[in-house]
Amino acid sequence: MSLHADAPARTDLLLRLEQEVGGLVRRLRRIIAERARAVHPELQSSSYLLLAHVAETGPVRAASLVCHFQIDKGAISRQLQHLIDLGLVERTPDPADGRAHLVSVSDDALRRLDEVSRQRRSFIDERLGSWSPARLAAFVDELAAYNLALDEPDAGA
Amino acid sequence: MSLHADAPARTDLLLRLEQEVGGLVRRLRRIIAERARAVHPELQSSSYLLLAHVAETGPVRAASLVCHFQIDKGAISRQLQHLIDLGLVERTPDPADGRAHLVSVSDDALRRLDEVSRQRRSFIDERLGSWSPARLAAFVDELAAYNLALDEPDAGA
DNA sequence: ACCTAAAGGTTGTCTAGGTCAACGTTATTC
DNA sequence: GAATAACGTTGACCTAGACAACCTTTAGGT
Repeated sequence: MSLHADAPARTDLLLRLEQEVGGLVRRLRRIIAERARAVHPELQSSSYLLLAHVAETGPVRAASLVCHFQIDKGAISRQLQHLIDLGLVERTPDPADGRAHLVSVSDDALRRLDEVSRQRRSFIDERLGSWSPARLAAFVDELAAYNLALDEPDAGA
Repeated sequence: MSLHADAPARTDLLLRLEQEVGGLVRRLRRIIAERARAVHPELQSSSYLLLAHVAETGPVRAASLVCHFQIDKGAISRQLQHLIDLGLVERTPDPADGRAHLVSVSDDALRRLDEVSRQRRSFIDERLGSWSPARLAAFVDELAAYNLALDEPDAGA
């Protein structure tokens, strides 16, 4: 599609963007579900991203998860409960604030996430083997920039 | 993050990819919902993508929508029924196959989609005004390539 | 110190939207 | 002409986010 990379109307681009994102969502839904099951057979897909985030950032309170994932705190609460039920995260009272809790991933979960990390590498080697690391990195950067643009209500111009 | 675009492990890249895609999904969910409402106040977000696709490709049968969107035919059937109830698509028997129907968007829907197209442009001008058309096009191309890679079971390598 | 407001979480209810399976109808194939 | 398969609809079920009500704890104003 880089034939007329010159002056396709931006509206057309955004239409394609919508279509691609739509497709991406549907494909990723399946892939993430697989990966979640690899961590734990009963781990729900949406909770997998939550778990991965907590694993990356360390002990964190639910409120900041709400802020980061921009979904309802009720949903976060239930997903955390689910992760706790599976023994994948632990919740401790926040010493600095009696209302809050800190959640962190269990050693068990860390181990499992490590294994999945290995699977992830083999996956990407299969699917994106022809992408150079630079290309992949550039793509992720653009994705991040795009996300940021969508987030800033008054960005652009 | 292009500081060490040199040799970040691919696993790290894919982890970031997951995070970014997760964020993208959540943001787009909202944006597409807005756009759907702009077409018709009762139009559901998932049906919007369906509608846009039918508008682009012309009369199609449900089975090819199933194939394109890769979701259950039951879900497609219900979404089409929803679009018909709203008067946005029309269903006619397929002259070539008595089992099948052809769906196409109504004139009304085409008009509304046109209006939304205008809104889309103002949206993109606000949010992605600093992106050159070439940059945007390249991003969409990479997204499409990524989608394709995820789709081909034996791609890459 | 006290009362009020606000923030952290949990839970119930509602809805969207997907899967899976069963079914009726029409085509195709042998 | 019967068996098989494809198109589509429908029902039961499930995930998961939105919204609101609620309890607890903290923070602020007086």
